[in-house]
This record gives sequence, C-alpha cells and structure tokens, in this order.
Amino acid sequence: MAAAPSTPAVKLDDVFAALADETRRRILGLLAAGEICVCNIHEALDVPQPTASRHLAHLRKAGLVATRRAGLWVHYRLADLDDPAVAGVLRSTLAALHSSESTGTDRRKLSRLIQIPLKTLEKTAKSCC
Amino acid sequence: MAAAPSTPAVKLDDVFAALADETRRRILGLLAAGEICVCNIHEALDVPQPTASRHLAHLRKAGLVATRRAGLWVHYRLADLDDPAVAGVLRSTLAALHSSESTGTDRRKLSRLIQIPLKTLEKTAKSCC
DNA sequence: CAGATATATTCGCTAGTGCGAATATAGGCG
DNA sequence: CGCCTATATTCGCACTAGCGAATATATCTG
Repeated sequence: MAAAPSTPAVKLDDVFAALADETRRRILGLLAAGEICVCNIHEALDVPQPTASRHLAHLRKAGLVATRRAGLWVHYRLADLDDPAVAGVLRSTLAALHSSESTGTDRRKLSRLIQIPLKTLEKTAKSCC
Repeated sequence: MAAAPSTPAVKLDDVFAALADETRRRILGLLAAGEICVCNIHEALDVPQPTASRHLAHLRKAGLVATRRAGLWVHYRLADLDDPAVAGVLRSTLAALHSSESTGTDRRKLSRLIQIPLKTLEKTAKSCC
C-alpha cells in the first residue's frame, strides 16, 4: 500500500489547521522576514518558551517551516514548499498578515531584541538572545 | 467606541477557522463554480442537510459567502470580499482546492445532480433538487 | 562527567468544535 | 388555514486543541 513518498505529504487539512491559530500566524509573520531562533521568537511574541515550541512543532508537522540546528540553538525558517498550491496559500497568507494583525509590532520588537539583547548578554556573553 | 463599520469585520481568525474544515472547503470548491442552493450542496457532498447548513452558517459568519433567497430555496455564493488580503487568501485557497482534495469529484456529482434531479422530481415537479 | 542553557515534550485541565438526532422556522400551495 | 418542502437551530456527546506547570532531552563548556 505504501506508495513512494514523492509527495512530501503536505496536506491541506494540516496547513489550514496550522494557520487557524493566531500565535502560529504571528510566528510565520516573523519568519517571513528571515530565519530566526526559538528564543527570539518566544521573546518577540512574548509567549512562554514551551508555548512557542509547541506551536513551532505544529508548524513543523504541517510542513510549513524547516529547522537548522546551530549548536545549542535551533533556527526556524519558512520551508521550501514543493506543492505550488500550498505555496500560494502561504504566500497570500503572509501578505494578509502583513496588512492586518500584529506582524508590524512583532517585527519591531524582534529587531529591538536582536540589536539589544542586553537582558541575557549581561549574564553570559555567549547567549543567542 | 463604535467606529463606522466601513470595514466589514472580516477577521483573519474567522477566515482560517472556516477554512480549517474539509467539508467547508469542499463547499467553497463548489461555490467557486457558481451560485448553488443548499439542497444541491448537501446532496453533492453527500452530507446530511443540517450538517451542510451548519457549515454554511460558519462560512457566512466568517464573511466568506453570501446568500440570496429565492422563494423556498436559499442560494449561496462566494462573497465579494472588500479586504484584498482576505480575497487573496481565498483565491489561492480555491486554487489549492482545485488541485487537491475532492473538488473534482464533488463538481462532477453536482453537475450530475443538476442535470438529473430525478429522485425528487419523481415526487414533485416543483422541487429545486 | 557535572553543570548550564536552549529546546522539546508530557500532564491535567478547560474550552471549543463537529456530529447525529430532533426540532424549529420560513415560505409556498391547495 | 393546514400541509408540505427547504433551511436553520438546538441539544447532548465525543473529541480535539491550547494552555500553564513541570519535566525531559540535547548541546556546549569546563
């Protein structure tokens, strides 16, 4: 029964379920600006770290984001979607996020965090955020 | 507090919540081909009438569909979305439905129903479906 | 290896959602 | 008006999702 998984199993149901949560959309709004690591995400969105991680797992399972491990940190980015239909949905969704919702605020907070990660740097100079 | 409702209150959260259900996406896939009435929807999708009605209500509340009453029947169609961002999301969603999911099958069944509504016509010649 | 930091997962719990069945509302016709 | 057909809503229930708190895993450093 098992066909060759040439199709990467990105199912519309999972995609829309993933998009149906504001926190996850806010995460995507951040990722649209480029790859960032988990700690930056949960600080920019001001949600607890486990919450961010759970939503990221959801996005990962839906196939919308990809990860890259860099030592202790995990960087998330938008996935390369091979299904053009799904890619189109994501593109228009990101555009919609840009115009409504808190994407602007989140990004401002993110850039502030990246520029001045004082809070953590005070303690250890090797931290990511 | 109450601003003039120039914005028709189409919120992304409602839109994606509406899209996160396969039955509702199948309905949208049918509506993309043109206005149809409730009975055709629930017969084409082969779901109970109350189920179709409930999902249609959900789509209505999300602002994605509009209705037109014609005597005993209610015809649903895709709404004119004034928010271009939401319109873009819907457009790409419909395109995605076209390539995956059961849109093709549903439409075939719908056209069969419209052409040969025998089952009901046998009983009363004034029925819609 | 021990300790520290970053990320992921699990556990109760609560709230929301979809379904089937039954029922209510609305409009048309004799 | 009484009945019939189409559509909408309500109710009870099973299921799922998200959250906060706690805990587990992973990686680096010394």
